[in-house]
Amino acid sequence: MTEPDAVPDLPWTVAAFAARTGVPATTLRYWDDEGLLPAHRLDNGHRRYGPDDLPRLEMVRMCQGLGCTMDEVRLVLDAPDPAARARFAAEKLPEVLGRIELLRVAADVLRHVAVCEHTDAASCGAWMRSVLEPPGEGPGLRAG
Amino acid sequence: MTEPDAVPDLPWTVAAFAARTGVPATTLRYWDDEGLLPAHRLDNGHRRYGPDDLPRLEMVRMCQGLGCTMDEVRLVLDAPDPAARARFAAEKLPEVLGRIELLRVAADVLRHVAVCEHTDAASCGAWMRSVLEPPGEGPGLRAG
DNA sequence: GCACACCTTCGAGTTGACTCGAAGTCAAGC
DNA sequence: GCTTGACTTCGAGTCAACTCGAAGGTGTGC
Repeated sequence: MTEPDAVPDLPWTVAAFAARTGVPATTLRYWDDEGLLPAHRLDNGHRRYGPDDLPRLEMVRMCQGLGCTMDEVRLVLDAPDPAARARFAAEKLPEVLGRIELLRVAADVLRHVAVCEHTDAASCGAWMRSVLEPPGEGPGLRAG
Repeated sequence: MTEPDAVPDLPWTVAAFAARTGVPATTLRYWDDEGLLPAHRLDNGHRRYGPDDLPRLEMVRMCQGLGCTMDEVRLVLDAPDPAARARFAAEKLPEVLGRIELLRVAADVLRHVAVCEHTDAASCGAWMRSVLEPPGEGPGLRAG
């Protein structure tokens, strides 16, 4: 591919950008349609991407990693007023910190499961305990 | 609700268990059908749950929090041979540790976004940098 | 000037995880 | 015996986020 019709700051077609980023071209088109990662357009309507689009793509990926919906990603990246975005971020932060805590418990469980000899999970007190009573918190279950 | 027809170790109907755990009754039925959280059955076919089902439910929730598919949850909880489960856990662990790292970066970004005055994300170097170059790792983007 | 690769849009299909509705069963209370 | 309400199954519907296919436009090489 000789990158036909190269525009100075927009060197990549959708296929080239897909190859470069690992995001399928179909998905890039979808993200463009949904406003998640708007493409630049040539006169003929073809999409073009440039280096400036890379950080935004990485932000989209990160937000998805946070479990954000596409609406939330748009809110973070394009909130018309910064206050709304800041509010969203402030609300999301404790959730993310909670997720980190959950993942730490999960990592402990996985470390044990990787060496556990029990045939069924329920019979192994070691990993049940870590699930039910994460350190530094109350019991994992709402008591009835 | 007087918990009709109470069985010694299986005090809860699907509705009672739903109320107790916060998982909708429809979802409990679905999890039963899919083998994620098998219910005990009375002679009349009605589902019943007991205290022993709580840890497993909590495990299911945790696995879902890890982003596991239902197949993976089943694998963790019911792998016929412990070796397969241990292998899965060993493979999953680095992924979970990576997710923790990602979330830590995300938390930093959120902390900044919560106080950032920039109208659009791309113009704010502070949070772009943290996304693109998480500390202690290479650049967030695959270089072309 | 035509093949061919790549692009476009649009609508429909897929996947995973639910969620709902209909039709029927079961048991307690009057 | 009949109502009432909670239960059953089964099939279909929903939702987000893609993913695919068809029909047609564009542009470069021979």
